[in-house]
Amino acid sequence: MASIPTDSLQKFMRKGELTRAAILDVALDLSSRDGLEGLTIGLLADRMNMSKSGVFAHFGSREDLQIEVLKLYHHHFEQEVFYPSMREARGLPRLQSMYSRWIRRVSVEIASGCIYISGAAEYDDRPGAIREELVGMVLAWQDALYRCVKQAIEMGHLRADTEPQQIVYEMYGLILALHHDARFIKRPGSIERANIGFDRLLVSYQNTLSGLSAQSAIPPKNPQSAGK
Amino acid sequence: MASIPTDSLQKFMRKGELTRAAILDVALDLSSRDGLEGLTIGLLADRMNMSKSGVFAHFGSREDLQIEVLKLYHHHFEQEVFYPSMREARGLPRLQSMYSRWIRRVSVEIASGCIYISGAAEYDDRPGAIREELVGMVLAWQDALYRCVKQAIEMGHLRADTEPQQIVYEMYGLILALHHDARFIKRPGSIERANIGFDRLLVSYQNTLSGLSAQSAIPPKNPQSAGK
DNA sequence: TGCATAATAGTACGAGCGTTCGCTTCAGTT
DNA sequence: AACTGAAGCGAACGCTCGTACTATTATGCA
Repeated sequence: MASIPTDSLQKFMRKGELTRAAILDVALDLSSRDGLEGLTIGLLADRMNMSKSGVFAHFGSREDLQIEVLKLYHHHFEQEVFYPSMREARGLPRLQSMYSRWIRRVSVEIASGCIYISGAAEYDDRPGAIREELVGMVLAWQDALYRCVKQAIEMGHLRADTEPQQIVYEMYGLILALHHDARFIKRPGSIERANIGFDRLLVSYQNTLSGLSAQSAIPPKNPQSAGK
Repeated sequence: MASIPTDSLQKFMRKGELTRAAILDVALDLSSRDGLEGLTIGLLADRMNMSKSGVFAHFGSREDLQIEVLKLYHHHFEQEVFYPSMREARGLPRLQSMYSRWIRRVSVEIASGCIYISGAAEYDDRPGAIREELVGMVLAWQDALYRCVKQAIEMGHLRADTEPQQIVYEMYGLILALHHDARFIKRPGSIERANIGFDRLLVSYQNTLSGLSAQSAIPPKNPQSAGK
């Protein structure tokens, strides 16, 4: 029923660990749809064709289960977005890779939902271990973006007076708008708008003075920033 | 306990309508904090020093209550953001008013939460009357922004080739990022970042060719868009 | 003042929640 | 063959939820 985790050799897992991983997979799926707070052990047991107590036994509490789901999501995000991008060249190429992979991930998640985003709304005023964990992960990702922008500035890809946090802020906004418009409003064309916005962001802060930035950078897909 | 609704003359309201309005006020407050889905009749009754059944009797069902809360929020939003802005001159001044009032509103809501935003996350995959209502309201607001941008284009304030929906998309993104960073992450300086982003948005799409746009527009607070 | 009715309280119910507990099943070891 | 420990089941508990009923109190009008 649930897909077998591909990132660990099941040969070396005992039966319990195997089903535990399978439960987590399904739990991640459910949480993506209904939010972490909407994750219920009863429904999870149903989907697993298991008893509630059978599922419960694998985690000490519901909160522990939720945190495990969170960690699993974080792991997926790292694998799909962060690590591949770190193999790109420092500076702008890496930043562009981060954004495009991020977009791609959220695009897929339009059908299921992004836990970072739904979680931010669910736990913005609900203290506890889950919020703690969630904030830590989002901060870690924003920090990775921040460092990447900073490197792009140091390498002369972006203007020296660029405020890195401003770039991170606007990137996050574009992604949030994508999630909002595509998933909630169901308005078509949102992905392209997210790309246009990012292109404009780079054009605005790109270094056009220094010869260091000659390495191609971004093709301006639309007429913009024609100012003065 | 609960504030008396200021927008209707209480002299002409019977007792029932009065407490109903008071209940809705408290319900709006609770929903802002914990989300519409977190709104519970028991807690609401506690805050009102009433019995559950007493509160319940004013609304046919919880869903009706939630929808009434939604309508009340919409009303506030219109009063604080939309209508005052409509008194501004068409085009850019009106658009700027919409944005700054919107920012101001969300800034206040950082302590309590914006129902449009939290609702978008809660009901993006939960069909029903509440989602219907919510989507309608958000669409109405986005449409008001859209029309305003279009007028700004027609009046020559923004470039003729500007895609109005792109502006709306990015404005919404900046607001979502503000809500996210200020309320969830609790990162300081988010409001200024939202303003900087909007300034850059206008600069990018502003008409610098036509003399029609000579009416001052936005003071560029930060060095940006220095391209070509 | 008296009365119709609006407004609120009180109580109960069924469903769903997370959690606990005792029991059964069964693979692996000795 | 006997034992052990992991894995899972089923029933039940205590709680909270929305809702439905009935009774009681308060209000406004003749």
